[in-house]
Amino acid sequence: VGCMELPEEEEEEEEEEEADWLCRDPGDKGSWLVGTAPHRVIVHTDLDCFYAQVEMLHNPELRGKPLCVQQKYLVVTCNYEARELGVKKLMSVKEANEKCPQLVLVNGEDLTKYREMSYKVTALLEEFSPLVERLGFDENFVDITEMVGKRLEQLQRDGSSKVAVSGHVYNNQAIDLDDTVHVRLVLGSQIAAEMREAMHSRLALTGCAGVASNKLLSKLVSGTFKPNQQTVLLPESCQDLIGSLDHIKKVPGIGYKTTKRLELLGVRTMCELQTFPPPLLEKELGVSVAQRIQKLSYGEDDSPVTPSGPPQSLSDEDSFKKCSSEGEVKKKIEELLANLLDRLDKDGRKPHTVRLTLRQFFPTNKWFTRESRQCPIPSHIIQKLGTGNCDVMSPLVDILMKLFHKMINVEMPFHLTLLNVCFSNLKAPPTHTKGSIGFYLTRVSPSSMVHFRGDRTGAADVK
DNA sequence: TGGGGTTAT
DNA sequence: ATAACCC
Repeated sequence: VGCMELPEEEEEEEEEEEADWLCRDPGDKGSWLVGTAPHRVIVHTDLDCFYAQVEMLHNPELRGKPLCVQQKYLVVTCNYEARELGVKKLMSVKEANEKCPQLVLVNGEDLTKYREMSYKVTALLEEFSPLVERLGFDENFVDITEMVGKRLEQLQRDGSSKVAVSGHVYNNQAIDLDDTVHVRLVLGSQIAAEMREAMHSRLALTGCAGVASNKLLSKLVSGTFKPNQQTVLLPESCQDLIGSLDHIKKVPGIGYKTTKRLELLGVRTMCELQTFPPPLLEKELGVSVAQRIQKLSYGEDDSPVTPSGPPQSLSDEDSFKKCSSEGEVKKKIEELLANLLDRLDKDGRKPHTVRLTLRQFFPTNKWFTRESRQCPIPSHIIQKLGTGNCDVMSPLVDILMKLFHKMINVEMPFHLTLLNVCFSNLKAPPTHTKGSIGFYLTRVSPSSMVHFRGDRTGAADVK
């Protein structure tokens, strides 16, 4: 930790220095950005059956009853009472109802409540560290390396050697308090407990947490004790955790396609992936994927916790059995759009790109294949996006119908099963008051850039 | 099988 | 614009 020493007198002015540690002059050789990387401490948090929890908060009558959240004909999640009766995630509603007729079903097709609660969770975690990365609506990674470093220093100043782990230790491994890596992770477990306590007391949510030295391991370990518990992984048990995975598809980052290709190579287990000849793997999957997943198979993951910030895109979609006329399409698009314009108002930013995505039904089975067309939004429409949503509805519908016609020849029969409208390339609205500081800051200030990726989409059409 | 999201090519 | 990945 020699690279992490802080200025001696940072105690007094708590205000500004939060983000400072990441924003030091890159020429400062004492900054850990350019020094030896410290042993990272990463927390992964994972809410218990998130949609079901939100529904129970919304309607406390549901507590204690077996509850499923339904989207179309699917149970997308269910509480533990339902799981005890044999209901599983992603089971069909029909099968779930056969298993237990007393099941309570709530419709979860409108994600508004879940999305709002999800961002409250992320915001709460951001109070601990600005480095919070969202994964879906119910998971977050938090890099707490710096906070752990501060607590470790405090501990050393106190001359105290008494620290107790919070929650489970993976494998029940013994803790060595003379090992500073162990002490860091133990401090991490305490912080994870504080996070879970804050989520419970302030948001009334329960969930799991995993603490480890990288994202992969923190995520894998967070699931080892399941509802509402937490686990820390010490380095010596890393291979046991990795070895406990019975199939490569359990590794986050190895998805459906890669799994299939690896199976054709005869690779199914972690051990087989670890020992597979790298040149052959690279030939099959490309250098980038091959090297990344082979490192994952050893439990190595140097990917940073990238702060998510506000979303990069806002989309709304609906699936259905059949949509086969232009009139129906227009009606669906209008619905999706009205919803999105509402969300855009609350977001405050302006989209510069729209996209229409659709899924066609092909009788020849045909698995999920979607196609999309996108285009820039004309600037005169962008400007009107603020409040008078009626003014922008019809021009946007016109644009979306044009995109639709680029994919579908309406002279021919067609059969759609999904429509999605997506706004992306979101930019902060212009701050045109020439005297205000906003005028000078329409582009993010350099120091914020260091860890806030606000400008990544700008390059393409900034000119 | 849903209704979202992200990044890489 | 698509394809892969995540939930």
